[in-house]
Amino acid sequence: MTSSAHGHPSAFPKPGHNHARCTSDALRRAEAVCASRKVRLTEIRRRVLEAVWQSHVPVGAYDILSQLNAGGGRTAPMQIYRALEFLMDNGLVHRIASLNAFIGCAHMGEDNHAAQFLICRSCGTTAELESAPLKRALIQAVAERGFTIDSQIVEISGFCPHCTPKGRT
Amino acid sequence: MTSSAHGHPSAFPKPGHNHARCTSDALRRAEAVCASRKVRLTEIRRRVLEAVWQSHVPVGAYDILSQLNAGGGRTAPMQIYRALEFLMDNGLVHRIASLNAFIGCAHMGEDNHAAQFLICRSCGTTAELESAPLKRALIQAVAERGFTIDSQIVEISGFCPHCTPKGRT
DNA sequence: CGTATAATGTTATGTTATAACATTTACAAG
DNA sequence: CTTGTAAATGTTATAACATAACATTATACG
Ligand SMILES: [Zn+2]
Ligand SMILES: [Zn+2]
Ligand SMILES: [Zn+2]
Ligand SMILES: [Zn+2]
Repeated sequence: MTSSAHGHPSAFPKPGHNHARCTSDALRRAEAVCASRKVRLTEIRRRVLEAVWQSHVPVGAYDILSQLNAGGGRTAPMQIYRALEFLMDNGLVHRIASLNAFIGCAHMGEDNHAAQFLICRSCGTTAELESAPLKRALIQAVAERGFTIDSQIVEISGFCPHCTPKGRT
Repeated sequence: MTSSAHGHPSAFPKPGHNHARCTSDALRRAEAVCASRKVRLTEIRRRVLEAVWQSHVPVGAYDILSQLNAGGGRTAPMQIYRALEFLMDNGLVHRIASLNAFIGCAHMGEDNHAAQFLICRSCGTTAELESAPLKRALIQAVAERGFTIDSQIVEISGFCPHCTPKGRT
């Protein structure tokens, strides 16, 4: 039902949207997911999730580290990576392989979905793309080659609707 | 016309194939590409390309480095990365983002193509997937969201035909 | 030749990620 | 409420991947 930026489901996050709401929605849903899965959203995991949700731009593990340590903390990289692993295992965060960075999942709680991403080269904003036809085409193409699919990475780089120069396709 | 493992174009590289031929084909085509593009396939670039083509398993930059330095060489990481950059710029090698590794392009000389990859979790063998329907579905899905595509990464992990347990889909 | 450009060599450092082990915390069985 | 135990966290060190900056050498072309 919810979407990354309160518009209709396929909307790309808009520059001026009420992002505080994205964050609070995300945290609320994360609590629910963890409760239903009987896993614990501990302090550090929650703080890492908050850091990830500070924007729709994927964030590096060491950026998260800096944030957590901004007030004189002593958190170590390992702890960040462990929290991220937990968040990914529970479908709360995705890793963007092409950026070595992480982003909050826009569809928490929904079935462990294989996500595709649109990454804006200009503003960095990254959105999940849920395209059934694309998924079908992918499964079809792979099956034709006798390959058994296990997981997939689809990361598309370009210009988001808000950064596309006028007149461009 | 050629394919990664001498079968018909969509065949996945077979375990026992004559891989020496893959390598020599690749080097010959690379020479041709470089000649036609008026760029130089220098000694180190050629050696890196050979290293990449030692198998159909993506190879890390530091693995290449070890190979080149096996006989007491003193090549530095920077030189490997520069050679790889050249090879990628000229469409001779692809980077596999999910593995931080590199693999020889199966379609050298053909138009700078956006490739998709099938990566076997068992044997590591990685093949390029050229699926027009997939490409179309991708372009379509992206366009619908008002996104201007620039480049794309598609990396599918699973089991190749030769590693798929019997009875598995 | 002389000179500009491309390529390579060299040193140092930045960035991302994990290994290994110690300590603390949560939680339930007794 | 202890006490065992599994989960989570803390800590130190290091592995793995990648680039910056600058010096030197090779190539091409007038
Ligand atoms: Zn938002
Ligand atoms: Zn943008
Ligand atoms: Zn081969
Ligand atoms: Zn295989």
